[in-house]
Amino acid sequence: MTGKPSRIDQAYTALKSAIIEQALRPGDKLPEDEVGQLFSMSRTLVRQVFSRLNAEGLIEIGGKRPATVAIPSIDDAVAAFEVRQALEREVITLVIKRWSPEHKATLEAHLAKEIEAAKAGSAPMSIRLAGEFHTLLAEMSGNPLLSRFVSDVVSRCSVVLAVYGRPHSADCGVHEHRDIIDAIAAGDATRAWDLMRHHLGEVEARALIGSSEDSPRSLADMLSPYVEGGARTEARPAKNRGRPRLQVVKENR
Amino acid sequence: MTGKPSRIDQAYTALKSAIIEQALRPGDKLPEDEVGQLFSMSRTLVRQVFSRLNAEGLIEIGGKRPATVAIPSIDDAVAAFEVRQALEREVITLVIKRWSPEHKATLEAHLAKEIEAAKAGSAPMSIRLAGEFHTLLAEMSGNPLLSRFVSDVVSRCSVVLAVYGRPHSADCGVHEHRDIIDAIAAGDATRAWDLMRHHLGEVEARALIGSSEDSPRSLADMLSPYVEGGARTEARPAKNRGRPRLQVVKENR
DNA sequence: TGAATGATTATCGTATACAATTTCACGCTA
DNA sequence: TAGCGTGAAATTGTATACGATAATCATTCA
Repeated sequence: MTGKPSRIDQAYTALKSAIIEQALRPGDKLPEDEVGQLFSMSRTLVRQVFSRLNAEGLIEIGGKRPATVAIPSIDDAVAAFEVRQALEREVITLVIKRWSPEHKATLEAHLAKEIEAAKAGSAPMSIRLAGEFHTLLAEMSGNPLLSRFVSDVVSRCSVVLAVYGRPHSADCGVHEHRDIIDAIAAGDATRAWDLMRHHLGEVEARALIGSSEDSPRSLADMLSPYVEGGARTEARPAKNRGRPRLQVVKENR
Repeated sequence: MTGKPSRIDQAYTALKSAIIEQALRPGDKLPEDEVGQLFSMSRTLVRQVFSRLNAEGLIEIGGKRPATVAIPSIDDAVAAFEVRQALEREVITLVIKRWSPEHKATLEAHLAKEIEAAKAGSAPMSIRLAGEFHTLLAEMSGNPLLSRFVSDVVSRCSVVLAVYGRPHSADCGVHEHRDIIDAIAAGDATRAWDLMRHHLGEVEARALIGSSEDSPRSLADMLSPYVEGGARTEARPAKNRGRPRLQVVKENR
């Protein structure tokens, strides 16, 4: 449909996916030249990618130290869910207004994928699809700006869950998505709002202390599923081969 | 308060102000190296500035042609006001929740400035202050993300007015701002919502056909009030001196 | 042995260089 | 005179170079 995604778009999408699916964890370092070599591009382009990711709150840059996957504060978390609620309320209003059978079919198809992923027990896939349900709904609002904002805030919420959330339990949100679709299809805005509020409340409630200890892994390993054609580990200069280059830094702020 | 705004921040603020105050008009070209010389920075930095402005919908970049001040479509305009309404509704809810006398004082002071600017008949100042009223309110929500989104969408609406709006009539929104403050101070959320909806409806309604013909002006002239210490026209290479470098392009899309 | 310190490396911020593309004026032709 | 090649100038896209700063590590001294 859309002609050709630029290399920048590819790298952006890959990194965003990796962060949202928690292949990259909050605090992980992202050195510009290493990322550049992984995606076969110069630091100039990497910087543009980082700039976009930073604008969406997915990574933190600046301060002359390596970019890191964002570690949102509790306040950031609350703020994100607050805004999300306001935006998704508007989404529901607009989607009901322009509701059509195709919309229902699209959502049903997506829901089926969610159920399948839950059955298969694929946590990364489930996390991704759970977020995509909301962005999909937002696209149906017919308002591109609203869609962008929702996509932005959903990403932020994903990172929040990565920091504070419990491990994603498989079927947690699927039934709620089911009910939301039904309420929208019935044109019952009030009920859909309530369901959405409750749903987001549930998701937010999962933001409790979550501890996780990890052994350092190499950036190339973590990103390899996201780099087109697998990670270009061979392209890396030999001097760093085999040495773990990423340190998981957890700071409280 | 905040230490030192970087050169990038300065250029960003200057260009944003120039666009919002309509010193730069939709369709105006912004060549990277010319802007860079005006602000004494390299294209690398200019690009970062442009990237931010583009993300906020103030300019359009890409396509290997010079960046231009954005010309939002009618659909864009409707979308912006739709989102704005949803966001500002949430703002009012939150501001009422955390209302304090200092907030009232701050808003009153701002309102006084608006009235003064209206009296003085300074259109650029009035336009700017009218927008700032809403961003100021958003900051009082205590939600930085919401504040950012509001600031973003308010900027978009400003450009919409520049394209489709009639010339800014001086005291148009001031009284409405007055009423909104009062409703919030009284803790009457419903009334404040209604007033805000009506107010934004009024602003949106001003988006009618607006025609304007201009003689081309030089970019340096238009930006000189926004460049620190005045425009550096002397620093420009001689070969282009005196020739108008900017063309106002109005395209329908 | 542990901590302070200096050298070395890693990494980023900014400027510049070069290639690719578009724009635009000019002259040519029908 | 209108339309259309054509080539120079302008402008952006991308890569690279260089300096500055922070992190890291080895060494030395108490």
